[in-house]
Amino acid sequence: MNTSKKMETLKSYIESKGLKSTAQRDYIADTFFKSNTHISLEELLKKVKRKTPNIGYATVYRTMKLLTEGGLAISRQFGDGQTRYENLPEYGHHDHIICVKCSKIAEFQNQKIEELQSETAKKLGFTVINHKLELYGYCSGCA
Amino acid sequence: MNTSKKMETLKSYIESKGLKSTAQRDYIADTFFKSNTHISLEELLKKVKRKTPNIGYATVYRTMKLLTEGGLAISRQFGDGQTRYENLPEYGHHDHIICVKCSKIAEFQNQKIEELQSETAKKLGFTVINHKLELYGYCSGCA
DNA sequence: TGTTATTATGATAATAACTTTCATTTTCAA
DNA sequence: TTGAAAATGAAAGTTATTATCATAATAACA
Repeated sequence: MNTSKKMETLKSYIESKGLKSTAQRDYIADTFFKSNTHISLEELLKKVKRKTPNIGYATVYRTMKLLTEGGLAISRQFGDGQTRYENLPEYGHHDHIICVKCSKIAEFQNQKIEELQSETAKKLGFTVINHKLELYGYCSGCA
Repeated sequence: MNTSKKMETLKSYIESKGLKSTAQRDYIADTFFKSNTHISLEELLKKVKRKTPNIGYATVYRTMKLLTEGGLAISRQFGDGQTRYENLPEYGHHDHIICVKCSKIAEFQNQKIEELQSETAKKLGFTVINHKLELYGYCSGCA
């Protein structure tokens, strides 16, 4: 999903919840949608403050909570003590492979793995709606 | 790996690091090894205090840190704001499927998925040493 | 276009989990 | 046994997250 489509989706979500639209929230969301990293609140706040220095941490926090609830962001914990937010990808789903030495994060997709997951879940009586797959290892530079 | 084997491994690890063995640490480790849940520090402390009420949070914390460093425990974050510790399984590796409604956690193994992971990683120049796979969905009771 | 009820904001305080500090106790090699 | 080094427990310090509250902004409607 691209950025403008995400902004539209957000607008619908806000309307459906009876909330009000604000410039701050729009700008935070837009900034997040345009970031391509696994961004933390602190990092996002920093980005946002470049153009609008008077925006507060709490507003960024609440916006990301809203986006997460609305399915436009995915909150994740990679183990560094901070919650990081992931953007919905343009197309399809991806997983992560993380270097335990230099913390480099690469992304990948594998349709076959996804199929096997659904199958396995079904056997256990579960219906899968989402998943997280993280591989940990050494990247080419750190091997 | 069974509990007594784990205690032995711990002993070797402690020796190799030039540390000293203590009754508290042994008891905490043993209690952890015998727990079969994804236990938090608070929960483990509670268990431990039943027999040895004067043990402190910090000691449990330090023991779990040690076990994690020694590869005898795996620290995980399922998103409830607490670090949880997982026991090494008796045999092989397992993954998790978590019900988003009732938080029930089931475990599963799938050799084929593991193979595909290694393959995929290799293509990206990574060598996998560990992984986390979590499926989220509805269990049979919550569907 | 005002009015007004409701929501949002930003600053700050509170919370919760994790980590460190420090005085004291315990361990263990010589 | 003794003494250097490590461990413990209580408490204090950190850090990220969440809540509070006074004020400002929004939007439905007369």
